Amino acid sequence: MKTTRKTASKTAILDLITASKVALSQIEIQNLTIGLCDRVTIYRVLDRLVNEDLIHKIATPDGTVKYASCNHKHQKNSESHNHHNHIHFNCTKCLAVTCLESVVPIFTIPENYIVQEFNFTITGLCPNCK
Amino acid sequence: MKTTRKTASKTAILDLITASKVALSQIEIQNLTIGLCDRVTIYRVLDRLVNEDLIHKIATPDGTVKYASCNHKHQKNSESHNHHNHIHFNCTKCLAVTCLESVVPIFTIPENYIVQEFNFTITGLCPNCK
DNA sequence: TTATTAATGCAACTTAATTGCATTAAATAC
DNA sequence: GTATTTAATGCAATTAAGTTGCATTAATAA
Repeated sequence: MKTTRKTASKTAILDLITASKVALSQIEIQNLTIGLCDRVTIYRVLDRLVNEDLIHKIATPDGTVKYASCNHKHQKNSESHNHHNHIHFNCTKCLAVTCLESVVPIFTIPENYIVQEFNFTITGLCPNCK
Repeated sequence: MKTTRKTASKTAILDLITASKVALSQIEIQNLTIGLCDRVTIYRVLDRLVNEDLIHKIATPDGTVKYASCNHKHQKNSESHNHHNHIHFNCTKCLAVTCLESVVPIFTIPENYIVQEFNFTITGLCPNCK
């Protein structure tokens, strides 16, 4: 099993995503970390962070890929976890993607399907832009 | 106001998407319509079909863009409409994206947001692949 | 049947993401 | 602290996805 190492790029990118209130794309991260590392490294660090479940990947309805931390406390244990099953809001004006943490959608799917995770994105205008 | 014309490419692509049980990507459509028209025309026809609300665009969680018909009858009027507000299922094995027409998610969002549409994708294993 | 202009084909271009490989530097063992 | 292992990086090149400009074609209305 491959081990994973703590590097300057990884730490900086994770910190950036964690601190951000909105989901960030690779290019946005690149522009916010000029001089830190190569373009390709950002892609690779993002892949690693997703694999380690420290961040997650969100695709907006137009196909743009963004990354967010979405760190919520679970009820059962106090451990901070990254869980994917909540709604994201995609503002059509400012293009920001944010988590709607408190919104829990209710739905039932046919029993012959196996759910691994879900990705719900609502498109519209955020409070700042409406 | 621009008028829209009925062309061979448009008809064939719409028919293909309508007949398909799964959502199709541009490249899949290209491979299914060899000799029909140019690569670029497919992009342009898809844009037009989306604008005319005859098909809609779905982004899978990994950022792949697909197109589907999802034609359901509305209760109020018998007119066949393309409505976007239902759940899609994305199988991680066969990669097929299908509509879960009967599943209507229930959720409430904070009132200071304006909802334009939503895009819900559930990832997992479809009945064929589980 | 002609006139208008939407739609197309083709080439070129932009943008996003991936791959190979030599080099660098974390983590571990000594 | 030093040596060893190999994950991580930088750089160049490549692949893939989507867009744009423009001349030509053909769908629609006059």
